[in-house]
Amino acid sequence: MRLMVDLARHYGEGAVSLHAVATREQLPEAYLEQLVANLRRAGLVQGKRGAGGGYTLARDPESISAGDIVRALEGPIEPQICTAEGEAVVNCALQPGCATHHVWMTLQSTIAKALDGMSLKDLTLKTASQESAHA
Amino acid sequence: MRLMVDLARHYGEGAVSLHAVATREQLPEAYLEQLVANLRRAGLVQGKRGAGGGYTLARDPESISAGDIVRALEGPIEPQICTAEGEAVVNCALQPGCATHHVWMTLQSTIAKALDGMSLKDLTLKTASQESAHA
DNA sequence: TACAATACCGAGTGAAATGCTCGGAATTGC
DNA sequence: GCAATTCCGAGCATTTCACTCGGTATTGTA
Repeated sequence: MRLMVDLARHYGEGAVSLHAVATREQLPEAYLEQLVANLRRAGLVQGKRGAGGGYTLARDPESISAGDIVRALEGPIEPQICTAEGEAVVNCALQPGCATHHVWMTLQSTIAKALDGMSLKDLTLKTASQESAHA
Repeated sequence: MRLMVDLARHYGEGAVSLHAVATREQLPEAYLEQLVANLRRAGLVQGKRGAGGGYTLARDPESISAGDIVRALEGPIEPQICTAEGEAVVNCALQPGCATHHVWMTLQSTIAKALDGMSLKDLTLKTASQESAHA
């Protein structure tokens, strides 16, 4: 997540190396490499090899949501195995008449809506203005 | 969760044994024992020992929410360690100016609101009417 | 053309959480 | 007194998480 916000902050300035991100965000570089691979496979970032290479967002920050990132890194949003996003298949014998199924379905869609409603651009602005709205 | 809905269904009918719940819900009894201990410590259910004993809800089904249950079993709602419910203490050096902090705080409160908005009574009704609103 | 910087790849690891089992002790109704 | 039940603490297999390591491919630059 922080990786992506960092890339968003430098959007339009050419490729950003993981080394730079790791330093700025105080995150282990080897780990970021792991994560960014998934983001690339999901088509959210583009890599450029060689000296002076690095990563850039594949689309502009406004069109990438927190939900996109979460899905790329952790798979479909699913509070329970039986309520995975986009799963039509029923893998739970109790489903018809299972009272709790409703709970997780609601939760899943609530979470998805919340995450999909936040774009990378929103997030860069949130920090730029240093808005400290914590309780 | 299913345990609690089951108890709610039999609210007002006296104590319900775990054995009965386990059979009805097709869940391992030994495991339920484990879970119900937390629910009791959280003051959501009351146990009665001895033959003919069992558990009853400590309050009426309308006043117990899905959120109460989740908190009793899994602790405070926290999508990230740095955004645990009710935690005033900052345990993350990056917090002021961390763009992603906002994401998790929003998510936490969204989830909490959703879960707190569902009462056990709601859930029993949902199943009773056998409303199959799945995609 | 050599070298350094970088992206790419696959496997491995330690700690923690999750869902569950087991054995036994205390309580209570019949 | 016996059977049904709650209570208690420990243990266990699997999975996930955050992270490391060693190596290969590509590319700009001196």
